[in-house]
Amino acid sequence: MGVMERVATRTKKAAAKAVVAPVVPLEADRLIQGDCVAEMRKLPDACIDMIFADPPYNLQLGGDLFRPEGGRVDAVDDAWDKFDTLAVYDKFTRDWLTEARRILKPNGTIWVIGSYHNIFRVGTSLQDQGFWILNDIIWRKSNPMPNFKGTRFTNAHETLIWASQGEDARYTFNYRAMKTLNDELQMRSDWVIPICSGQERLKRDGTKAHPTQKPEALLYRILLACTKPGDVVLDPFFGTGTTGAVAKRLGRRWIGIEREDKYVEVALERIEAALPLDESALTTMQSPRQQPKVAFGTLVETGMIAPGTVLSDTKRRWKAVVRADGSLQCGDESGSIHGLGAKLQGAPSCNGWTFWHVDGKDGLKPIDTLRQTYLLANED
Amino acid sequence: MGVMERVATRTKKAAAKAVVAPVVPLEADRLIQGDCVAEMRKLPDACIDMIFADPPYNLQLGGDLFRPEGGRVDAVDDAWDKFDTLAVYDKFTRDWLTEARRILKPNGTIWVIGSYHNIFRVGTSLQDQGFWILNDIIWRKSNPMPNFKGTRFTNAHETLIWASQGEDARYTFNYRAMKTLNDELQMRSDWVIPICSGQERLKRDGTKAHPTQKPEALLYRILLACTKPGDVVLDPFFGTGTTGAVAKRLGRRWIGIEREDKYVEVALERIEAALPLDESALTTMQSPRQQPKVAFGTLVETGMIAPGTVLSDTKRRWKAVVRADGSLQCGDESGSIHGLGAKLQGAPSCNGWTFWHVDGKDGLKPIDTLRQTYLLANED
DNA sequence: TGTTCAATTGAATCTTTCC
DNA sequence: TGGAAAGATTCAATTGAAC
Repeated sequence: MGVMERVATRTKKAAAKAVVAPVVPLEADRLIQGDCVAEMRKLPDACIDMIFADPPYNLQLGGDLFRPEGGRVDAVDDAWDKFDTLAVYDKFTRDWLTEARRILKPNGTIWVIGSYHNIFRVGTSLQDQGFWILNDIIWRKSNPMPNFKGTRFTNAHETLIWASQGEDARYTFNYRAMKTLNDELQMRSDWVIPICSGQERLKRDGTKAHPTQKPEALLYRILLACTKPGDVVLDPFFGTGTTGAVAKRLGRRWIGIEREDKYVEVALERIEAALPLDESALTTMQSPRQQPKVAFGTLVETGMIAPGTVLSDTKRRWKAVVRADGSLQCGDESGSIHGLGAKLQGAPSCNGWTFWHVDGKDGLKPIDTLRQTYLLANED
Repeated sequence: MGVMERVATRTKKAAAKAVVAPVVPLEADRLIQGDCVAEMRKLPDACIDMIFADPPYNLQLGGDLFRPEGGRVDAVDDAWDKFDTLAVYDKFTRDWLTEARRILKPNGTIWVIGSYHNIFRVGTSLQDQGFWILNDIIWRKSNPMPNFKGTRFTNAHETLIWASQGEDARYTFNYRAMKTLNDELQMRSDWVIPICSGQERLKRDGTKAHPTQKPEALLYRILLACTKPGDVVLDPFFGTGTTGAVAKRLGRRWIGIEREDKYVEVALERIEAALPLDESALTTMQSPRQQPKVAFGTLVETGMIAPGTVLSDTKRRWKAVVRADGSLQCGDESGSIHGLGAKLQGAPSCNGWTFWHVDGKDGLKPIDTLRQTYLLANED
């Protein structure tokens, strides 16, 4: 069964449910104590906007979390045990991803972080289940732990996978906010962020409260990039609640699932202390795509551009006359600002707003500036 | 059958052979034309010191992609990169890795490069076959292709996996050489290397000879780190022979397998022209040390400046509020620290780092001091 | 000969809306 | 549901022409 088919089925099911019973608003901003798969099973279909998951990965570290029941492992069984451990880990991954996929909205996205011990298993499982990978992101640690024995390269990064429910999903990506955050350059797939230390690192009785606490800066960027204010973010491996703390700060709602008493206690205390940003600080730069649309014809109608005005490109290679209906004419050719621009250049497409200019005292300026003026004057 | 057991079995077999017949030196420094699996099958067990593999990525591209200015992206659309399903790709991966594992010496290592399209499949298959991952390495491209449509993060890296035959293998790692190459700091798992372009990029009839030629700097570092002079390096997806050319330069022996006539021809010509390395060339191969660069948004993410903070210029003529994405707002105007500064002053440009100030007990101080503080705290 | 500017290009899973 | 139209979108490096 294809991916989109599954999404469609789920949507239909959710719609049918809505007819039978009134939609109950999802209870958010809460920590659920329990096993992540069992607790996700209790959540309704398609109720989550984004999932951030930091699953355990003690594969090559000799951990016992996924070791099958049985007697002591000796040297002879070592390789067999390893293979079996992989299979057990894969099943664990499939199980929680299956539930994650069910409760995630059709246009929601999932983030998973891991290291080379587990990230290849996770990525494969994501693809096998029909998730569509959008990016793999490298968290490059500015201050990693050195390799003390000099036996390998310093393990200085972790990998995150960002995926949608399928190829055609319309996911949230706040492109402009990311570009602004990165000094007006596109945000790249490699992020330099310090590890969590100093004041930010939570302590209990003088020692670190959690072995793998993630820096808030990491979650900050993820939530700012891929959610809108008010969205519901789920973290099935909540730990000390970095996801919840940042979500609260950024005006997103959150649900955390965590099994261990000691982490639950630390997380609740921490999130209680987190301060939400006020609304004006939460405003981010918007892509034109997200702004209200203005037709070129509206500018003509409202008199901002008079019919008969001559437009040209930056190099004044072409001139066109504005007609009463907002179309342009250049010799025998005519069309919309976009269509004529494309036709004249022989290009497959053209953004007329930036291509065409009006002559003013300060030289040529793109007609897009007139649109911006119009938008400012007509804000509601 | 367990992994380590298999390795042991092979070693015993090889030893038995040596008694029956004198060891025939492996014929190296040669290009074998043909299918990689079929040709690897003809090689004896445990004869290769290192394998570098750049398999097809299975990019699964859709239609054409156009640049903002109208040009068409010259994408990888070769038949060799197309696989019907993930299952087909997985089988392909298993098949060539099986042969790779057989011909690799017990203490040899394998390197595989890929992108998020295929690297998770490759990593999973490596682990399933008993390979032991030593590092995943990130090739951070200093000059990647941008994301033209603003739909995702710029795909600015590729991933390499470095693995041994098993947990207890005694692999080659030239720790000291790597540390020297990296200005007396341990070599990290993220490598900044430019993409292959300019003089180094091989051309045929004015266009690129191969769509995915790898930079020699990448292979240089790999071969220097993980092989000894005289070692035999096999590249089963030889392409234009970057591996062969660098191996020759570094005094390593090489075997390349390539199917396509056109690549074979280019590779042979290229390697013929490659010169063994003289001492002076060694220093020029280093990638330039990365400039420490901090975006204003980083200071916001890491909490050095809270969203909502008010900034002003030295004369307090303008005040602006910091927003969540690192943009500034002043009345109706907003933009980056540089852009808004320029806009308010009516200047063509503005250095926001020195223009904007935060109010402290000691009066105003430029936000650039915060950047300096950040850099000091996060030095490598 | 040096400097500036325009054009080109690189493993890319690259739009949205309306009819 | 598919096709047409509207609208939005790029960074670093290299090369070669123009000055």
